[in-house]
Amino acid sequence: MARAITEKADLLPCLAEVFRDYGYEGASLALISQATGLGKGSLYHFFPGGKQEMAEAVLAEIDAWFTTSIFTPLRTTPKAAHAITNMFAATATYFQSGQKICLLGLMGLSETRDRFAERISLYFQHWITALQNALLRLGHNAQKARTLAISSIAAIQGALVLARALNHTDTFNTVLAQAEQACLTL
Amino acid sequence: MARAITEKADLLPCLAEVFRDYGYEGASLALISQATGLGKGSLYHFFPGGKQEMAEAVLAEIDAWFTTSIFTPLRTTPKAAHAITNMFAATATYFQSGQKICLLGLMGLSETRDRFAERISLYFQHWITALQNALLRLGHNAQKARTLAISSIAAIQGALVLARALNHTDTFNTVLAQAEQACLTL
DNA sequence: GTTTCTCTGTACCATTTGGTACAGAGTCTC
DNA sequence: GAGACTCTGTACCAAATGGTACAGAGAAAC
Repeated sequence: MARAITEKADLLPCLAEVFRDYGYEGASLALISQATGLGKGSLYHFFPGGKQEMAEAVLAEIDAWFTTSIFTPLRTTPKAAHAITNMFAATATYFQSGQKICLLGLMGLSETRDRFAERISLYFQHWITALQNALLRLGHNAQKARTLAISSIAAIQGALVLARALNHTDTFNTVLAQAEQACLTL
Repeated sequence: MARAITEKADLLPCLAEVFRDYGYEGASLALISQATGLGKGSLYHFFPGGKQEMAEAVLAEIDAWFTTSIFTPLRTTPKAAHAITNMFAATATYFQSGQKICLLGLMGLSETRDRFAERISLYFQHWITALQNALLRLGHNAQKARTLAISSIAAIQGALVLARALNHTDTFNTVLAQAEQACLTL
């Protein structure tokens, strides 16, 4: 049989897209098969655990990407203001100004949450903590840093909801700009 | 056969809960039947259009509730500051400080959006416009009123995502308090 | 009491679901 | 070339899916 020369890693973006578009429940194996171009045989070869394992792999990859591209830079970028500005820019790029949604946010809302509760919770905790750290470095007091960090991540998630609901990317950018300004205002 | 003396209106909260917990796709007729205590026969008697009609009825009821309890008061409460404070309070009560999620926000995220796109979009537009109106009355300029209104609704939606993901109601209240303060600060 | 209308449970339907089994084709190693 | 290993398509499975058909029970109207 013809081989598709597919690396497991190359599959993850495809899988992520399906889960993002249809949710965990709505992403049937038929859809996944169609999106990846792989039959069930191949899918179960790469992911013996089935859909659950596919979703876990996707979430793990997203987590890894955010850790290296968002969370770590927030701590290591020398100038705190730069760190924060970069974070908002990278976030806007990643989510394509709201055209792409946050899979972890989506999964946190529906009953799928229970399946991946730990991973979802940690993702947001890490994000909040990393931003809080940068805000402290910027000069905010502990209380304000924590509140601002939580509000900023909430703003990002809410912006994604609004941008999708209104089908309007400007909304996303407006909210992010406002949140960024709040962070940088001492 | 024994009658359950059920009014169609009494069914909607039950249906809403199922859709909220499992999403549109995940809410199977079996789950709906269990939650409402009605067999398929009764369900299809009340909702000949099936699941789609059930969801539409739920969304319509939510829309009606928000119109009378949130949107209209935002315009008609004499003192703008009171209108805004009341809105945040009513919102927190409705969503039980983040323990209950926003069905329209959830549906906006997954592919279910296409099914109810119009309704979802209008819901958020109405909310934003009503809040914007109150912010104008409070003394914000047009630009600021619009930006603040959008950011506030985003904050609420994001707070719901975070509260669920972190399983922490304090997070919800923190974000809402911050948003309310931003609205009331001229 | 009869008729009518509203409601309800059961049985059924085709389709799709996630998942398994397995033979075989490609590729690599020796 | 033999053998092992990786990958892939097909066929199959039991269970669940949304939806339909329908007989009959309860209550209300006459």
